[in-house]
Amino acid sequence: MIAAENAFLSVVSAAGDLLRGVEILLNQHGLTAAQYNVLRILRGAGERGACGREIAGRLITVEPDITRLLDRMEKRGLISRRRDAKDRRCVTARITPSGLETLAALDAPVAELHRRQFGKLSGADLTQLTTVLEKLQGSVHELALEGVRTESLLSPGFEQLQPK
Amino acid sequence: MIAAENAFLSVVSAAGDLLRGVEILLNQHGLTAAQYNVLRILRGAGERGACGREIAGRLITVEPDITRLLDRMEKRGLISRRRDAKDRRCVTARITPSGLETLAALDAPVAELHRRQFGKLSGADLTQLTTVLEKLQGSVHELALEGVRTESLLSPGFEQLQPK
DNA sequence: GTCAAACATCTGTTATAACAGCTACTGTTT
DNA sequence: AAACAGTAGCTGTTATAACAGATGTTTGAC
Repeated sequence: MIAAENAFLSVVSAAGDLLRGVEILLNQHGLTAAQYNVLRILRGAGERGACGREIAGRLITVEPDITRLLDRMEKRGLISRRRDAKDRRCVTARITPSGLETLAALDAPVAELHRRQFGKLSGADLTQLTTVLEKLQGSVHELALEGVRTESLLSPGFEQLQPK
Repeated sequence: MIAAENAFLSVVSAAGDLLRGVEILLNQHGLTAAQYNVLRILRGAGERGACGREIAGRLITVEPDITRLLDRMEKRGLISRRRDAKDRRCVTARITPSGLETLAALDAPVAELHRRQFGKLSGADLTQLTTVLEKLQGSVHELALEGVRTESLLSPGFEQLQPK
């Protein structure tokens, strides 16, 4: 079924192009995409804040090293962190006024960029696109669940091919 | 226009999920996604081979450091390189028998994975998806052309925010 | 032929991603 | 309460990505 491979390439390369545009914009403001997404999550969380695991769970991209990502953001003054009093394992992160300011300066440009990126598509196109993609995600997420098994079954032999 | 932002998130997160699955599979065979794509390009190029720029141009992901990517692949014996006789600036890369073997072992699993990832989608869904995404790419690529200008216009101020 | 500009690649450096092991804390079981 | 598994985060290491500058090569203008 070659159609699936075509669709795969379409989705992946479209996403790459979309992301590239946004990243150029974000870099001009001194942010990486991951940092921008963390800031948006923390703005959404408000005064309550969010711990590392919570942030990781809400990110669309997988980020395996939240600790040092937040380290860098704290050093720049975009967020603040404090160990949670109730559950002392957790470190609650909150967005700072400086972080809010940085985000606010980006809201209009990012929205405008998205508007232009999707400018050629009609409203019907957009709903079609998101509908099909939702169906796709359902299918892919089921795979991810089996994936845990699959991975451990197929992993022997890996060490032979991957040089240390 | 909030619909554009929703569509953006759909495309990006779907692509992330799709890619993650493929990368797990590739890693089990000791390859990164970039290496796999280079191998497929070189298999397509056949005996003629391709130089670094040519490979970079055909990759769907932007790869700013082709040299060392090819270095690593050559060291593993997946490709061979030789300076081009006609244009001595270029280094022509070719896939080795070992590289062909590695790729051949992946063809069926990758196709099967794609088949499962898109299993829930009908043929109509697939054509709709690729059609809309093609339209999207047209729109985004036009932006990329203006982007060169935009970037240089907006870049002052960047140094203030991005610590050295 | 000579120069300058464009080009393809390489090299050096820094920052970040990816992987694994470790410590501290919580809630549960016994 | 003592042991336990599960969770959250930290730390160390290695590999790779990202950025910038340097080298050798070609091409076209003059």
